[in-house]
Amino acid sequence: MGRPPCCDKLGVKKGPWTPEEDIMLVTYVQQHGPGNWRQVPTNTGLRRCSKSCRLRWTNYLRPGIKRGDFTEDEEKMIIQLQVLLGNKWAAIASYLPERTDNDIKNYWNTHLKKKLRKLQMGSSADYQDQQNTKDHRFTSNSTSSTTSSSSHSLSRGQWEKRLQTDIHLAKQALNDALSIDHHKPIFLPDHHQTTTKVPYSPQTPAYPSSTDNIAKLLKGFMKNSPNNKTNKTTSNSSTREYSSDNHEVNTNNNNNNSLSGESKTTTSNSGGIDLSQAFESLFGFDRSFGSPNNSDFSQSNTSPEGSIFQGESKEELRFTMFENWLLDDITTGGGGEVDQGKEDLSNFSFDENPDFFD
DNA sequence: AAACGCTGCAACCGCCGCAAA
DNA sequence: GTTTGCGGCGGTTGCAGCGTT
Repeated sequence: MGRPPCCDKLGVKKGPWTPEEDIMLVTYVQQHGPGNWRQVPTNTGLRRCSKSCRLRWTNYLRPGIKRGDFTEDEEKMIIQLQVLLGNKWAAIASYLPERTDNDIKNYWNTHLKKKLRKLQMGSSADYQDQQNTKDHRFTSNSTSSTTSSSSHSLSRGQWEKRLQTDIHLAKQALNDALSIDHHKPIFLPDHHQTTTKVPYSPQTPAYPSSTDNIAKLLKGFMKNSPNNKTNKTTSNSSTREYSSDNHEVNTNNNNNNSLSGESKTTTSNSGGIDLSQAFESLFGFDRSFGSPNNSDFSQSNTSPEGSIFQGESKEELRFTMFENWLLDDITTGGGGEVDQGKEDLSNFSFDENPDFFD
């Protein structure tokens, strides 16, 4: 059944991406915008399948991706959203625009599951049970869910849509309530914005801050390069550095030093081509690029992805309020002054609404 | 120092939904 | 109405790095 995988073609490269490939991909996306992934390998000369290109972009190179450890707030939010949405990682990720669905999924599988299991050990078994049931809410009807789902008249797709509509309405209500400037578009999660096709304007450098991500990659690559074995740092750790850079950025306006410092180090250590320098000259990005609140994002207005960061402070405020609501729900059970949208969501419980599916 | 097991993450695989032909 | 193909998503795997023995 189904079509053969698109990557079965001969000569298609698999495995980890090299910085050179990343640069090729980012260059292309900068010029043409994301999308039309099928053309990417052809037009760039990359020996990768289109899916791989898209994945690399969305999970790694896309501007505005925050890497590294999850904050406690993010963690709580993921847990809360997972309870609400199940394993709909893309949907969850849409509430955490700086995180990719893959990251969240990985974090859930590697950290949160364990954490919740530990919680279970410590007398909160009920919660974990809930997690488990909800974990399997969307999976192919296994055991008990098979019997129960057969009694539900709504198909999986139907009730998911219904759920998403509910959430969307609640979100809209929440946004309306929180919206100060109604001339501004309602903040919608990344997901909603990227699925809306916005004409790409090649005149504007729409994805400058992907340079940020690449530069970090280069850092890791340099450290890992065979010529540089003494500095045994993984790409993971380099991305962690990136994360901490991000967090420190407000207190350290010279965050670009972290890169230039790295560049110096890598230049002197690698002895070969300084890729980060080559990269820098290729894109001519300004040296303050290490900052998440630098002009990179504000330049991205024309891009659907960059637009997430448009007017970031205000939207961030709204997001924080939404986040607070989510977190409040964990700690307080959703009390206090809530608007209709909030109420709808915070009071919703699958357990208390068994007829939701009917 | 070597061997082994564990962990975390990047990437792949296969399926699905949707739109165009 | 059917077929085709692309983009997107969630589950899973492979592997490098790390900690322990």
